[in-house]
Amino acid sequence: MTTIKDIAKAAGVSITTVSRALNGYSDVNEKTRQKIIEIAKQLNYSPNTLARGLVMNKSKTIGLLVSGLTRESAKDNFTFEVLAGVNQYVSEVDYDMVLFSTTSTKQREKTYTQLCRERRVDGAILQGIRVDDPYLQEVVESDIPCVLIDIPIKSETVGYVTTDNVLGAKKAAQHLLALGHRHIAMVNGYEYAFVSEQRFKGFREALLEAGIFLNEQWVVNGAFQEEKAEREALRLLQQHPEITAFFCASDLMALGVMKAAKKLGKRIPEEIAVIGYDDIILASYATPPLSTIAQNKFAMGYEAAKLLIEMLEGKAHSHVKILETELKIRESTVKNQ
Amino acid sequence: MTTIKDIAKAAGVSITTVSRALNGYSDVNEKTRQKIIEIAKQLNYSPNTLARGLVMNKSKTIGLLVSGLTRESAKDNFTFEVLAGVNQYVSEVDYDMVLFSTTSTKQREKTYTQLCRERRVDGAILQGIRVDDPYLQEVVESDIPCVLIDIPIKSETVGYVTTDNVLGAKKAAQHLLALGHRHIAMVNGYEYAFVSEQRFKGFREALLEAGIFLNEQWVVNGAFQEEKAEREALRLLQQHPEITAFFCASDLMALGVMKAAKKLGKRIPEEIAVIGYDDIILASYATPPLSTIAQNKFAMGYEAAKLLIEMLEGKAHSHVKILETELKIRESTVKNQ
DNA sequence: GTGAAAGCGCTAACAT
DNA sequence: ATGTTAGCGCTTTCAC
Repeated sequence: MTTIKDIAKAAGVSITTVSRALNGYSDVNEKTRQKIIEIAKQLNYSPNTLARGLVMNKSKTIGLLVSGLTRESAKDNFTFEVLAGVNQYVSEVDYDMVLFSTTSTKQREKTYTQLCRERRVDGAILQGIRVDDPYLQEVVESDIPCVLIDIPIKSETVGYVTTDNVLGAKKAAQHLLALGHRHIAMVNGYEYAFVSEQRFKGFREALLEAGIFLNEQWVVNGAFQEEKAEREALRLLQQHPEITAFFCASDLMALGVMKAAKKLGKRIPEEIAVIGYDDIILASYATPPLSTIAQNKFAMGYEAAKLLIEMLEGKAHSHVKILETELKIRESTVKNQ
Repeated sequence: MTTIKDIAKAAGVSITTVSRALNGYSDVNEKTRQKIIEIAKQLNYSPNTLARGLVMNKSKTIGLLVSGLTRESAKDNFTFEVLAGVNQYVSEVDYDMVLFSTTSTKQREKTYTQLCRERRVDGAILQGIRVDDPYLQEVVESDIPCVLIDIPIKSETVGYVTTDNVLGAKKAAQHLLALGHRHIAMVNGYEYAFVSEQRFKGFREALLEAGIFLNEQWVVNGAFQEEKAEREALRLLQQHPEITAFFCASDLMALGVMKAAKKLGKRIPEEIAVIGYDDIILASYATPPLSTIAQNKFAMGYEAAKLLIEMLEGKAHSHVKILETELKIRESTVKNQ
């Protein structure tokens, strides 16, 4: 493989000149530069980023740390879209992305921090990592610049991007309220998940502002799982037939709730209205199509990458980026829209 | 960041010894090794893979080249599952994966080959690249070890993994035939796509063997797009009302065909049976759930990575891996299964 | 069993 | 405008 040394020899100049010419420095004769570029092309030269990274002490690589990169996670296409967004920005600014996942059987024989340090990534984006992940703390406290998705931690080297979950949930609840629903249940995610907490807050606010009593018994956790949500909804519907609407903290859970309603022979949306959160692909293909609060997952990835690289280059104004959500009204809440 | 030099100093040995100790060479005193390992731990040492890669001339990194890593491609979760499979194997054998995509706006200012050479990836897996992609040829002809997904090219440095598309299509057609269908249409992908060609072949064989006349007019191309397939199916159903079943070369197209049938008020599967190909997530969530030929996309990625790394380490028996498919019977072909 | 020295390909002072 | 030199962190002969 050609090196700048080969080029230098062929051009009859020193390797320094070649380096400078190829890197667009101004202090090199334009004629020499042209000649060098020409020869580089002829010799089919590709710079060795390993060598460059070694000497410059940065790799122009960012790590994307995700957990649960399984077949299962294809259902909610969250991880994938975030990844696509990250990749998009990263390639626009000529960085590369290496993927670290912790699903594997080797199950974290190395910590996130080690992974990052060994590869000498300049920074990392963390997605789908649970707040109680023991290694999250470690990487956040390390000196590796990080951007977290949906985890609100901020420091000198750490930023995050999230959506306005309080407002999103509020919009969902207000939509149901506007449709006349007064007996609204909520299927939330985990107790300790940041987004769950926020979405519950928004839900509560909406009810409060509408002067509706919030029945705590009607708020259950579905662990973001379709089956669990289905079971919980089934129970709820049987015990409390007065419920007419569900707000779910994820679309996958909303699909589970719809299944439960169908099992009980309840028509959607006439007898039970259901609204989800996320706008996964399945939402618009469900029967009936699922109303939801759409998060722009691609944009989340894109903005995370943008924020991280701005941080790396010292031009980040803020370390926090909050994106908007959008209410998508489909037939699971309104007939014949 | 700690280097082996620091460790050497702390341990009072040479850097050579540190290197050997840490890399498990046998010719180092067990006591020295323990001491060195201890110190390395204390100093929170991480090996610099850039430096190592530079001197060893291999990076323990493979590139995953995909095209069309867009929001759109989330629908058919093909890319994502392949990626997950690749990632799984790669992390099992302590390699890393860097993702190169060519969706970006910078639209291939660099060729695949350049991307790979600059990062000094040891090899590459190519997925979703079209056979007529101008840069495919280049990378295949380069000296970079490659494994292609669903493109049958084989050489000293190139291998591929695919599924048995002829057999898969045959199984689909035979399923329809067994149900009594005699007027079967096919919605294929592109004219020049390898898999399309194979799937058509299998379809034709099944009909031939059953002694059924293959009406070429009933075979159309849907470009693997839902909308295009819908339009084509609509036209076909209007012009040839005798058609009772569709075999589609992708699930996404099958969903389009189902839409067309519904538009014409035809009941599925009673009046029109539809079977797809791929088994994307949407298939099982469609109404009615879509029968299909399932490809194990995760396994394709996993096997591709395995093949590539075996090739890199000179222990690949064959450069070709053909996976099996599975007929999944759902309600789009059979009621009340 | 251990160390000295060379070198991977590149950038960056520091000359000239 | 160009060249000389040192060095990034590591592995690997080759001595001892």
